[in-house]
Amino acid sequence: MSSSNEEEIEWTDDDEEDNIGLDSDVARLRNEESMAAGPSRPPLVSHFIGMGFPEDMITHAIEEHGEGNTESILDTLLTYTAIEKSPSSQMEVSPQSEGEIPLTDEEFSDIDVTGEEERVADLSEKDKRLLQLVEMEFPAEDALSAIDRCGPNASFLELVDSILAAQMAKDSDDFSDLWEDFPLSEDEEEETNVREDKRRQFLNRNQYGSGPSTGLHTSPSNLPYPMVGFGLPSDPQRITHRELPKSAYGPPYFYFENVALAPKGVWEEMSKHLYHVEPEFVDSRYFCSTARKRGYIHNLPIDKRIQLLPPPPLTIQEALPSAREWWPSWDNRTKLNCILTSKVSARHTKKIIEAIAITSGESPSPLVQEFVLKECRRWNLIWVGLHKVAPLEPGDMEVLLGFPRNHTSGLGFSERYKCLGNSFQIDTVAYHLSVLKELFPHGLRVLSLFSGIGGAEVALHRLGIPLNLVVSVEKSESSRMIFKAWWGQTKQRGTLISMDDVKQLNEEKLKELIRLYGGFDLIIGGSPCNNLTGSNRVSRTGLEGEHSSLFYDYSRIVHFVRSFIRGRM
DNA sequence: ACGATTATGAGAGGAACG
DNA sequence: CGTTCCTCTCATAATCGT
Repeated sequence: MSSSNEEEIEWTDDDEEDNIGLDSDVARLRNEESMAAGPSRPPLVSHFIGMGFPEDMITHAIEEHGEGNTESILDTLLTYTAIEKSPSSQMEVSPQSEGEIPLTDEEFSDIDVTGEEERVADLSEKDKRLLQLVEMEFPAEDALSAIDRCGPNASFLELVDSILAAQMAKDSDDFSDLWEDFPLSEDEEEETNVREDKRRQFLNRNQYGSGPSTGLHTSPSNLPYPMVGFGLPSDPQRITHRELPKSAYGPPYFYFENVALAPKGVWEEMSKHLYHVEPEFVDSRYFCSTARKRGYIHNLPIDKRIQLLPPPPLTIQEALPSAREWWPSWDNRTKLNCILTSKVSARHTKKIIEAIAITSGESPSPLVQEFVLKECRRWNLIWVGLHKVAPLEPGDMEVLLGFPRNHTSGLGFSERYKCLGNSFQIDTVAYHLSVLKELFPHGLRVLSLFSGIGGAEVALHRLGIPLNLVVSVEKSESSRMIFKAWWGQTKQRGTLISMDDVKQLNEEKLKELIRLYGGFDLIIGGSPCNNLTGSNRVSRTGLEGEHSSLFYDYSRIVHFVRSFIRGRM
């Protein structure tokens, strides 16, 4: 009966904003195409020199805006001098311009688990490995002997495996309780047989370094590096076995997703409410050409994962050939940052492009390069023309995330950015869900919460898993519309039940659905991250926030459905 | 009224350095 | 060890423009 599904617009009580404030003439600096490049006058130049700007920069700015527009000139100068506040600019840029480490194609395509930031080979390979292992709090002697055992060019995971194998051989259960100092949830009395696979413990090193009870102490590096979860498809040494808490084992399976960089304590709290299953943190940068750091709490088997075929391009330049055409050599990015829900303003983009254009010649000056590169990283810009950058278009976002192009067409631009920024990366999720294909050869009954534009269903469909039943909960009407359109376009034969409020799924409704369809095989959902993500500058209030607290509905439904179904079996 | 546009940093972790 | 700098992040709300 909790049909009070209106918590969306509570702040409409103070909307008497009838300020038709068009009175203020804000029509200043509309368009300054006064390209009358007059002679640079010493008075104006010296005026800015007196303010501390370099002379050549002033000259360029005056040529750009015309000598009359002092306001725009000052604006430009202030923008450029923001670069100089970084004292490392001179040191970092100059060796690059002369030393010139060119980007080879192998660097574009090769994905190394140990991270590509380590290509500087000052230390010997052995020393670097040793340093890494010691930083992960392995005893130095154990690390050394492992390096000796595995040879000079062993992968990082091989070394970890070797060390842990040796440690387990000599019976060490002294570091197995990172996970056990959590208070048990009141509903489950699972014995704390959280004998986690030790390889995973060390992969996700320090994952829960500071327990919730004690104050913080040592380095709370909460997230693993590299953020590859149980391992990549290409890694033969990837982890293929883990031990789940007993209460979490078996179907119906659950698969939960949220942002990896949540406020402190949030992942511990979410794990506590999902059978104490340890999250798997994965950055989609290892599966495609755009980053997406996410945590996944699930009870799926992990031993027979297969990646989606064909695998997507791993670099921007491969994924967006039109961008590669214009990509300058001094932009060394091969991966895009996370696709967010909003994009850069056209005004700011114009300012960046003007900064590039201010240098005549082949390539901009090192200072401008650094400025542009920084802005490109911040706003996830790509090259769309000679000396011209632009934000991603919705169609490119769809492809990068693994959706069919034009998956969200029919919506306005703002809505497309929003729902795409909120969605899964299909290849990453499909890799995890792929184990279901063998387990359910005749198809799945899916309970899909916070479905959005149907990322989970698209992943399952691309895996070739029939969707016999999908009960989908999604608040946004436009997202529901997109999902239903996809459902029809792909000629799904199963049953689709769509609703808008997760509160409607009370025990009675769930019992009815289970009675009708026999049960569910998978309960999947990424609960709202609004109050968790660092992108939120206004209301990053944590798991108890207005939207993100809907996580508790996910865990409530998972617990009820699992206990109810398993009670009938 | 409604979609499009725009301005708005904190926070956490890692790297470099002494 | 601490300090400093650097990097990145499934967004919100006021405003604009039809």
